[in-house]
Amino acid sequence: MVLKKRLDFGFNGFQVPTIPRAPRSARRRGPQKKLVEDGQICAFELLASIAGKLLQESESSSASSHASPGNSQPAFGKDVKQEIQDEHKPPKDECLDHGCSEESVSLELTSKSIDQKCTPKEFLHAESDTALEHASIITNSGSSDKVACQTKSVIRSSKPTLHNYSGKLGRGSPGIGESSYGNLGIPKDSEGLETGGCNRANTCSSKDPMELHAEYPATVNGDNNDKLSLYRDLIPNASFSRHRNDTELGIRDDDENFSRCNKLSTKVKVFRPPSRIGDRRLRKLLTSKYWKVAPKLSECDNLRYDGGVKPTYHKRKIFYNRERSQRDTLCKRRKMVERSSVVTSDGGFSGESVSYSPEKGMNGDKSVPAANGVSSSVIGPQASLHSKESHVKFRIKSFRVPELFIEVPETETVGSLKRTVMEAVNAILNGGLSVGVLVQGKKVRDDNRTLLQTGISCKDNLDSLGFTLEPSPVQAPPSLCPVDLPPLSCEASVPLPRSPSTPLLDSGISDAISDPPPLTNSGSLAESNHESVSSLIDPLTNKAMPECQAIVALPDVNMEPLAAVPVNQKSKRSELVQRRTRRPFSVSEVEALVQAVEELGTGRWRDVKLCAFENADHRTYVDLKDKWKTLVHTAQISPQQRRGEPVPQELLDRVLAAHSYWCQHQAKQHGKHQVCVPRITDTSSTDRHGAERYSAIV
DNA sequence: CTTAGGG
DNA sequence: CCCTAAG
Repeated sequence: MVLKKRLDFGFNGFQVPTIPRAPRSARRRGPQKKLVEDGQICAFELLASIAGKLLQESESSSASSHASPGNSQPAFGKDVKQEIQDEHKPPKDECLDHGCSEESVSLELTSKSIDQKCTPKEFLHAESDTALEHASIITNSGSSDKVACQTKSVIRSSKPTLHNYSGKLGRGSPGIGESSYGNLGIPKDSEGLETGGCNRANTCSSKDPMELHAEYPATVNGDNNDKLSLYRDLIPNASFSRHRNDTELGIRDDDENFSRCNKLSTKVKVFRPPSRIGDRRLRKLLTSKYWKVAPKLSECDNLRYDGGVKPTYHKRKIFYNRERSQRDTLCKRRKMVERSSVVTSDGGFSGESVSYSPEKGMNGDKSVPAANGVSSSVIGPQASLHSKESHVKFRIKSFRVPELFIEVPETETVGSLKRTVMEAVNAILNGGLSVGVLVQGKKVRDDNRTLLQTGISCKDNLDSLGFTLEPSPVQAPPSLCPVDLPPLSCEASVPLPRSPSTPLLDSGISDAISDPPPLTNSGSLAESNHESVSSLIDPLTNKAMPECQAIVALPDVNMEPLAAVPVNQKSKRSELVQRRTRRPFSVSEVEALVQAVEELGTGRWRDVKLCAFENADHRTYVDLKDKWKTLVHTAQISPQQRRGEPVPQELLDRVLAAHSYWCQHQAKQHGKHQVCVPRITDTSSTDRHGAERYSAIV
């Protein structure tokens, strides 16, 4: 129920990633979402204070139904504040760089209460007994009843967290942590818990997991619901998950590898039933709660395991869906991206998939099937500790390498191409990447803000949570052009051979990557700089969360008010979904398109797609339609005005012929069989082949 | 989901 | 290419 409102804290000022984003002018895609930006608000204090208030309010409001305010709210507020400060102290940068952040990131926000149904007592009981289980169970509904309990638990967990944090950082001001606890009135036992659970032990343990993750980016969660995963500690699990993950990764990693995708298509399909719409939706609403990575994953997993499920899609619709889905999978970005996630940033890379473990609404049943419990691996005993607190668990399966535009002479050798690509990749990786966090598609900049404040809570936002890798501002690899922009440049020198271009590029990249450096697309990017990134996520869950920021689980909502402050929702929503990579039509494609249109006419793009581009997953019928549109336009302008790879005049003539013909005929009406002979009327000059064809056809 | 158009 | 309004 909780609606997210905008969490805009800061201002617009977030810096756009170095990579120049596509022109498209900031699409207004974003309108729907409000940006979350952070500004750097110096006045934490202010925030804190406000936060406190907000929290309270939100809580009450968030309670969807009613407000059961009061309670310990105040405490929360304080807590938050303190936390903020804590976080603050340590420069975020450091954290990221060193990887501290990673740990911290993986907060387990177990949310608030197990569920409303549960009585506090039960809850506690459960906690002790089934701590493990609890982890999985997260409920948003902040039931007022439980508040007390929750709070308590929260506190405990938090404490450890704090300790860790401070410990690591060394800066944490002890005082703060304590005070917070004090406020909360944490029981002593908490200490025991904390110690045991989170701190050191956790840290250590966490590392392992991290490593694992690094290797197997995909990680974990597969189980989702079942939650075997609860026992995260169990190694077996880990391995298990990895397995899956790997597979997944393969699939989803590249947008570019269509071929691969195709092969996998069956699986893929399964994965994303939603089809295009889904796609779009995703993009649009990364945020929307609908978008749950976890579920998808789970789905996938299930399917796979089941093995049996082979989707046979006969209907064309499905067909498309499949296509879409593939695309989605691939892109993500984009995304996902998507993302997912979602998620994409201008800057560029989107964390491929993020899984969140938090389950909302589950009432204690972990068994719940599809639910969301993606992050199986996540929880563990520790969870028990934290149970009440809200920890946000998420796992980043992999990061995609940012899109690169590479321009090289055709005469370039493959080897040099590889090198170039490699350099580009290395430059990016080594140049310093920073991790960006996207919430609802909006980049969240304020590093000091707590997750909660940012709106990342177990409750809702996880759906829309995304991570991105952004190039650090400094470097700009020479050869590469980041993302879209410069395609224009290509004009001058013939860039990539058209047909092969794409493939070439792809292959090149992969090679390059695999080649020299350890880097691998498969999410393993982690190494070098990224490790931190990758580690970020998953591991934490596993062990103790090193830095759990104990935040009271408040509904995201709470934060919103804060957000309200400065920014206009209009700001550039920049990130969100990444635009698809530009893939200029090759002459052969144009030819195929022309051919198809000549036969089918305009207005039947889906059929055109099917007939001529069935295997080109990256060409949607909309793309074809658009291409036709541009072809017509191109044909009508002087050659000098044309840009890009020149299209043979002959084809253009056919385009005009077909265009005029079908326009007159309004061909679309019925399907295929239109017999009329085509006399291409106008386009006098154009006739030539066109006419012939028409007659021939049908 | 498809089309058709505008951006 | 993206986004949307309309079927």
